[in-house]
Amino acid sequence: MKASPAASLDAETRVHDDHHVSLRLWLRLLSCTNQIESRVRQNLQSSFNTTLPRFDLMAQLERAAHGLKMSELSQRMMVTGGNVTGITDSLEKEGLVVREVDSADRRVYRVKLTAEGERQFRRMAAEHERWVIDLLGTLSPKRKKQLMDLLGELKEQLAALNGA
Amino acid sequence: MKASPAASLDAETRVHDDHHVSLRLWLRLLSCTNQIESRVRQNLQSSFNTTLPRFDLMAQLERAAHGLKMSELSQRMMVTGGNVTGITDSLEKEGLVVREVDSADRRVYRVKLTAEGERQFRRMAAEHERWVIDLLGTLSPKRKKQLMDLLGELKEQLAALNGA
DNA sequence: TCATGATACTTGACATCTCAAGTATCTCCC
DNA sequence: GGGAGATACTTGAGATGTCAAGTATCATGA
Repeated sequence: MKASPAASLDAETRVHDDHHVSLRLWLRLLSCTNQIESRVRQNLQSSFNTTLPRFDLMAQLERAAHGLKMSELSQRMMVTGGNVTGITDSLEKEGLVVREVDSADRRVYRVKLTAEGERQFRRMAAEHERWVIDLLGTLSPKRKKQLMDLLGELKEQLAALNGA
Repeated sequence: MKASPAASLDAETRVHDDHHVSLRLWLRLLSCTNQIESRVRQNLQSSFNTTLPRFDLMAQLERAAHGLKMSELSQRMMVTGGNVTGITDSLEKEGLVVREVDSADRRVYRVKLTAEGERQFRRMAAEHERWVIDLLGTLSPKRKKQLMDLLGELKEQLAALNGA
């Protein structure tokens, strides 16, 4: 990379000239995600007095018939183990999930939704889906499919980089 | 027919077909963003011992010739004012940015990069762009443009919802 | 002028997050 | 049997994030 001289250029135009397409794509991707995520967070807070990570953890459990280990939750939620401990503590304290010791391996907890947790999650999930549909629904079905495919391709390539 | 490679375990992968298209699209969007963001965070940490929000704040300033008000930083970074206060404190303590009182309105701080901050940011920005290019670079230029356009449309519609 | 309300920022309480270090348990292998 | 190392989880420190309440300043208008 060459050192650039003290900029006497207009800052705005320099931004566009200098920024690589990939960088702009990344910023746009981030912006879209942040806006949607922010909306969902606010809705979860105002409608159910809960948070996105709590909802996420419950969503993982709802799909897992026999509960999940802390480490599995960590993987699926893409967060560290210490983080899962805290969120699980909070949900357990409210009686929405339980830790059950795995009889085969006493290091392991199997975390499960309680009946109350399940009931509450189902109510939230229905609303949640409605919010997302409202936020993305204005895109035509064709556009949605295009986006799905392109993001699918991106995702595969990211996975390949992670594996490498 | 596209083959699905070894499944990663994140949420989007395991959602069933009965889930609405919008929901799946949202989870996929989130998954891609999280993966990229996670990589960038790790790189910022290991290469420069700094964090994404600190980098983000400096990036906003670098594009603003005359500095930015705290409230402008808050808007552009899409975070609350209280958050900006903390990050600015930290950067100021290290001499990378300064708060200057606005002579026209003493409630206002204009935050600017110091010379040292500018130097440091430029080094980081070059690396950062390289990382992003590595992460997104495998998409063909055509795909990138398609993604840009689709995300642009999505972004506009989200903005419309916010305005409404 | 001076009360009133809006605006800009900071503070404090709390929930996520990461990382590194600590504890408990399991597994392997001599 | 029993130690060495791997694995599963928790803990604690520190950085981010939100929200609500607090302080300082500005702007308006009787």
